[in-house]
Amino acid sequence: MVKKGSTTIYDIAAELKVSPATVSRVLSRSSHPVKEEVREAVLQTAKKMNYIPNAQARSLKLKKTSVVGVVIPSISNPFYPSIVRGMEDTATQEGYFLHLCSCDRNQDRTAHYIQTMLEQNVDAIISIYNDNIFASLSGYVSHGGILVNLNTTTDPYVSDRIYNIQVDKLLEARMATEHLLSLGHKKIAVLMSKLDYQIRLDKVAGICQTLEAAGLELPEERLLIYGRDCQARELCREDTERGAQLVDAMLNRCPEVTAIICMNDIMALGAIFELKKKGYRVPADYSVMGFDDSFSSPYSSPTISTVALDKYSWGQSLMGFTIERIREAQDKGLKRLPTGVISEQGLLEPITLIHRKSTDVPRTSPGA
Amino acid sequence: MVKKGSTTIYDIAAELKVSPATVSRVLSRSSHPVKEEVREAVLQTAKKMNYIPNAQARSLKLKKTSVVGVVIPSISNPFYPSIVRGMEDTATQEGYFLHLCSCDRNQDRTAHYIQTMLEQNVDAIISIYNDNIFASLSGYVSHGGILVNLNTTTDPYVSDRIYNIQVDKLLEARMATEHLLSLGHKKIAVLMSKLDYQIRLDKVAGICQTLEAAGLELPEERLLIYGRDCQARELCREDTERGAQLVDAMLNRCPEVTAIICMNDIMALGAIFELKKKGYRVPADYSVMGFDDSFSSPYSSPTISTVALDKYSWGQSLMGFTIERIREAQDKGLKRLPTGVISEQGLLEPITLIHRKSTDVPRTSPGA
DNA sequence: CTGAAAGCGCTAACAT
DNA sequence: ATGTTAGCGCTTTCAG
Repeated sequence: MVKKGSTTIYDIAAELKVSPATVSRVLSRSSHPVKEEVREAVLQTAKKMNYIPNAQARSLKLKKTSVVGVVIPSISNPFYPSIVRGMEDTATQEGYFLHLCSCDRNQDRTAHYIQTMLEQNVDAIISIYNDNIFASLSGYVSHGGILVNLNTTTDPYVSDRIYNIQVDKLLEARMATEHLLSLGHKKIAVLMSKLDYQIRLDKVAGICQTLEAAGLELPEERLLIYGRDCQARELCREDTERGAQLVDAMLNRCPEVTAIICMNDIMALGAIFELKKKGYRVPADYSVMGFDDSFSSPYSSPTISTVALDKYSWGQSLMGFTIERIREAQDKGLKRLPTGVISEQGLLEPITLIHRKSTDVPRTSPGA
Repeated sequence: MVKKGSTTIYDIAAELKVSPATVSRVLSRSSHPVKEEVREAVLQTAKKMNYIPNAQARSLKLKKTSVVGVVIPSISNPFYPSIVRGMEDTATQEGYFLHLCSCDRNQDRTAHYIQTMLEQNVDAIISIYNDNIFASLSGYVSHGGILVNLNTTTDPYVSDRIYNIQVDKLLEARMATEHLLSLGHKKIAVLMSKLDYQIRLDKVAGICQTLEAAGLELPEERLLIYGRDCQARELCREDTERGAQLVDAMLNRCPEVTAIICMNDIMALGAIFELKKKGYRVPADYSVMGFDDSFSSPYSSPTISTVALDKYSWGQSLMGFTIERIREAQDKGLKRLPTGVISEQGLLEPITLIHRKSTDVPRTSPGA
């Protein structure tokens, strides 16, 4: 950014013998009237002199930056890139920018990133599935920040400028479970990473609910949970590997099961891999399903049944919603949406079930 | 960013009855001497008053923003997320931020993003595999911007502050081809998306070279290219789908082939999917391989042989290199690395071949 | 060791 | 319709 003598509105003003104010008015598309010929002249010399507006100077004056912070577990987790792309596209369209924060759902990382966003004066923060966001937020809210928080929050931190968008993971889990039930499965195992995040707890809860409603249950030994939680870079491969290891455990603990619900498609991929390696057939011996419709799911063997959501559209909607909130706050208290809990309904594309080849009726022979 | 009366160094100065200059000196860790007890007092009241430095004001004064622009085809292309995560991690570590630009390798998008980065005064831009970057760069370089450009450039735009890091795609292609050759394959097909980017051209060139060096060739009908190029959101699935369709074409045009090199693992996944669907076995009937070690490659059926690179490390190195260049430029012309073409050697982790199950010796029966 | 003051580039009152 | 000017929050000469 060495900008040795980059041209400013003063240079243009001098060149044209008008005031900087006039130049500013036309270059910032102010509604203030400017004589048409002057406007033309300004535009022209601006181009001629290769004028580039300075965003920092503008921000300093206007107290807004047009950047929105995006807090996700990790961009290398395959669930997020398409969401971020959706966000990026509508942000760009509306003249906003992304400040990306891969927080690993980690308290310290989150706190650190919030601090930097505070210093950078982001106009808003969008957080996805980060249970730790509120703990780091004390400063942010008091400084007038807007937060759009996507989670399955049951006890949200409510405040002006905080919008909790509640995702119904129970519903997602119910859809998956009902799918298996409708195929005739009665003994279902569940494969999960550590249950230290709300969305995972909710998934398990949803499965239990549905089972119970059908007069069935999820006995302890059929809920298999991987030891510690996963982070950072090769997250995706870790999840897959866990799926494989969890299947091993399952085959020891509860082989009588006929269907397996995995935390996500990535884990399902590993589960299926291991099952096949051990000589079992999917879905003939075991049905397996996941969540999130990972990109390889329609092409794996067998193709993976899943509960899907349109990630790109979610990203777009979330960013669109956020930018509306920013503008609303800048237009100083126009009609204000209710803060607090907001349903995903109507805001995000609905969840759908995709029945592919990894799920079918249960085997009839007992031992698999 | 509503910051109604957020505390500034003036507030702290007033509180302590010292000058703003003194406060600034301690809070910005200036080397300028400040009496120890004053320093303590400042630090303490800064904390007490909940002081947050204002990055825009700082940037305006210092003419640097600590943000680096990252130009990639798309964050939703599974090749990039781990690279970006690597970049993010070292950026964070060094006090820098990312400004993410999914350009779809598109001229207009690229130009637009460069313009916004110019206005935002990013300290540097890292561009990966974007042949169109130079066309949009006229303004950027003249404004003192630093560019770190990763590509297979043969005719780089050379200038002060432009660092062209040359990736040897020919080598990658050679490694893949030699692997197949060493297994005994003589008739090899190549599946590609439209050849309008340098990296793809280089891959094809590398394959041809290696074949010719072995006294073989790549006849026209064995080079299968998908019609138009792919963009944006569901990029990954498109590539897979293309792989499937290209295999169909291949089975018509050159079924005598015994091995297939795909543009990347994503395409290989689709190719294998289609082959199996048609009743062929991989690798018994056709060996298939790809590039880039996509995350599902170790878990697909069969697992996919590939030419791999450590994406996360690449991201880290690239960002590290870039930040060094920024600091160098700010320390005003210290020893300056040669601009122009720089070899990836030593800067990026080396490429390796991963032999998995999708490649084996050629079938002996003729017709597949 | 500390303070006063200029100024980074821009916008928005407030004149005119 | 245009110009003058203050100031956003910070750093940094320059003077003391």
